[in-house]
Amino acid sequence: MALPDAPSGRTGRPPRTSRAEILAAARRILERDGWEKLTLRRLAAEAGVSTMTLYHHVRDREDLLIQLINDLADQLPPPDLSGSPRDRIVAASTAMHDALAAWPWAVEVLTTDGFLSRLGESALRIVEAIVAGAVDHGCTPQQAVHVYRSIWYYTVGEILVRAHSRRRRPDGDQPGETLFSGPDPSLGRLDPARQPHMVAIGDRWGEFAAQDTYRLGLRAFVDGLLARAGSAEPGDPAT
Amino acid sequence: MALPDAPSGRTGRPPRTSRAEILAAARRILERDGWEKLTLRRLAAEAGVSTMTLYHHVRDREDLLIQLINDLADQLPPPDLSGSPRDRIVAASTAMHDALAAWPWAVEVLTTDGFLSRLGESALRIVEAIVAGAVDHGCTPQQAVHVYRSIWYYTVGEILVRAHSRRRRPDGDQPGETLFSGPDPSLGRLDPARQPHMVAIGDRWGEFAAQDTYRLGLRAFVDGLLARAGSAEPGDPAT
DNA sequence: GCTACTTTTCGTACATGTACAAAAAGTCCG
DNA sequence: CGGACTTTTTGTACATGTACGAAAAGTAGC
Repeated sequence: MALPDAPSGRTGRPPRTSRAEILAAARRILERDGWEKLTLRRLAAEAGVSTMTLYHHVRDREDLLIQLINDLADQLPPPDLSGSPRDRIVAASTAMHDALAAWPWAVEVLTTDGFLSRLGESALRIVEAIVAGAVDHGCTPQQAVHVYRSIWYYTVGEILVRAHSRRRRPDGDQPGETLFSGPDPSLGRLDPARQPHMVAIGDRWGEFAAQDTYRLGLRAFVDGLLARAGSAEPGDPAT
Repeated sequence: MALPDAPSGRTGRPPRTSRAEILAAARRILERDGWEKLTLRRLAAEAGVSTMTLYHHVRDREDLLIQLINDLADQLPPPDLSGSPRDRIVAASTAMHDALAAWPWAVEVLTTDGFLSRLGESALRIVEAIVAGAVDHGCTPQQAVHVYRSIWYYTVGEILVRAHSRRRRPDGDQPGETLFSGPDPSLGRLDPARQPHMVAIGDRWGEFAAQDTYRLGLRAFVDGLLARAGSAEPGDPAT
């Protein structure tokens, strides 16, 4: 078993299909049929190959998606490095968010720390921009890592909720959608006696679209994180 | 098709199995065999029922997990409502986070806005506490929703990354784990010329465990969110 | 008890990701 | 050219969630 393309020895049967051809076939499916259709069997058919042959070029489905992400990241414009450190963090995070939001198939694969270690150079530019911004603002290295990780969690959470919600209501981000319009009133209905504040909010729950939530939340988050720059180390028990 | 338990008419074959029995069987599997073993086929066997019979009591697997979450949430202690509004938000969010972190099987199901509409009363107490804290601090209703949603995204992201990462390295949260110790050096290796700040951080990437990251990030986030209380509406393009 | 009708239960089938081991198709040395 | 060896390719099999429709098992009216 191996995942070559960089030939180890030079003996044995030469591969008939390259990793690049498989990725190209995957992109073809993404564009033509949509990401729901990107299954291993269909990909194998598109590449003119047996299903199990795919496993010689990718470790598993997740590996395939990661390679696709790196592929597409190469076509992103590099992050904007002008502006204050704080603005650079915001810009890089937003770029990361927007790219992922455009690749709904990518969300299956984002939720692991190990994913970071497999990013290609283009994607790493964004991580570097965030970390550099934090350091330039005065964060310690530990704090810079903390800034990156926190933003990463927030971004992944927003992306996943958005993509997953869209899967069930494919009409996208309806600004007016209500969080409490679910189909099972018996379980989670609001009671003015028990949830007075939620009731008071009433139908304003869905008042802004997901983008606004992310934009505003990100700025609040970055400000809160940077306010601690240089002071107590993260890990400090003091609040 | 229906999901009764509250009898609609009174004619027809009476059910042999109740929703409660199925949930009980599911909890038995969770405790005895671990959550990886909670499949519909196994659950059906445990409940002494055919697989497809399950679909008369739950809409699908996701519905099953949501009902389990609400079940377990009933046994959580209510959130701590003493302290300042800010402290209440932090306490409620932490309680939510810790509960979800203890239920790795729950993470599959958290990533949709619609999930909120299906929460039972116990789980809603936490949401209400967060919203109430924000309002009491001086947030507008819209801002309070924004506070809740942002914290929700951050929490879900952290939980998902943690659970997913643990699935591949079942040894849990190793404090010393390095983000850049992945198995594919050819893709994502750090280059001092291109990622100087990341390189400078070196092996400090994994210096704190996930809990600390969440704790600290949450406080920074809440502070950043509350700093905007009452001022410009969210949605304001400024900043 | 018999006949409609309703509701619950279940058997079968399909798509999916992937493990395993056998088969196929090359290269290299003599 | 012949055999040994290596690498690639593939066929088969299994567990999973779930759609579909038929079978089973009760109730209500007569």
